Amino acid sequence: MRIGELAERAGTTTRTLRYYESRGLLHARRAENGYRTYDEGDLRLVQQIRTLQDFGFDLEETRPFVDCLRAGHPAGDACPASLAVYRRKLGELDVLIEKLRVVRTEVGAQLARAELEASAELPGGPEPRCELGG
Amino acid sequence: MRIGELAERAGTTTRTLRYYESRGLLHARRAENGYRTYDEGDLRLVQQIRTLQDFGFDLEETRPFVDCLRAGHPAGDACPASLAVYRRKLGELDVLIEKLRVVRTEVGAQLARAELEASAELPGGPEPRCELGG
DNA sequence: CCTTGCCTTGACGCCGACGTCAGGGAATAC
DNA sequence: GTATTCCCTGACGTCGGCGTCAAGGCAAGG
Repeated sequence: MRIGELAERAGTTTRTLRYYESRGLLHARRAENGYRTYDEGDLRLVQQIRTLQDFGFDLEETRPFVDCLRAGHPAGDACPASLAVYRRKLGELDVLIEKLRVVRTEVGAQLARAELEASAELPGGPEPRCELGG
Repeated sequence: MRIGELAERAGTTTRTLRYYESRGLLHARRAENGYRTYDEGDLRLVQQIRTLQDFGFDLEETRPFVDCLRAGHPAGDACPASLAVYRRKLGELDVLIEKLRVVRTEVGAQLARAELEASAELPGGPEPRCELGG
């Protein structure tokens, strides 16, 4: 199949596939007229990349999975290097999620405090005056 | 104080302060020689921006807080517009955290499955052969 | 022959928050 | 005078993952 069909079947664009090729993730055979030619294996490869991208993996992190598929393994995560990426990603996710949870707590606390102070001033407290001349 | 001192006291760089000014978040008076001049209020303002940035707010989201401070309020979150940003951010954080939790679960499941399959093949199963000619 | 639709390469644009360099002025110490 | 250390403006570079446009080649239908 040609690049347009591969893009459509993989749910992406030709630009993206050429970009993958420029990054060395996808290798295309060429027809006599210079057109890129792909097979079903390439489709699975692109689908693997897309799945990982949806998980938040960046392109470099998908490389071990791609190499694994091209080595003939039926799944991209059948190789140790891929498992290592999984594990590293899990660690990063845990750190990130925990960090966001802390931020969420802090922002929530700030909101609660600010709402309290606002309600305490409205009922008749001293109104905040503009101190800086305009 | 001049820009270098403000940068140091705020824990940032002069480039960053000039960038804030270019975005309209920071307004500097000018000395006779053209140097930017700041006061303690500007320091609090920059500190407010930095705090929010640490929370993951982008610059535009800090604008209501900055405006609030410049309006004379003792805190950047003493204005309704700031509270609205807090609330919107909380919602975004909840969505993002949940999304990451789902991803974490899925990646964890993929890892577990891949590890299982790997251990099932090692003890003597059929070795995966390279199907694609190299 | 002409149009349409696919394909090719090359190259600039985008976003956010700055980093970094170029080229020069200003204030202070010696 | 000169060396140092601030300061100024302007402008290009960075990172990732493409989008988008330019200019043209190739194949099929009418």
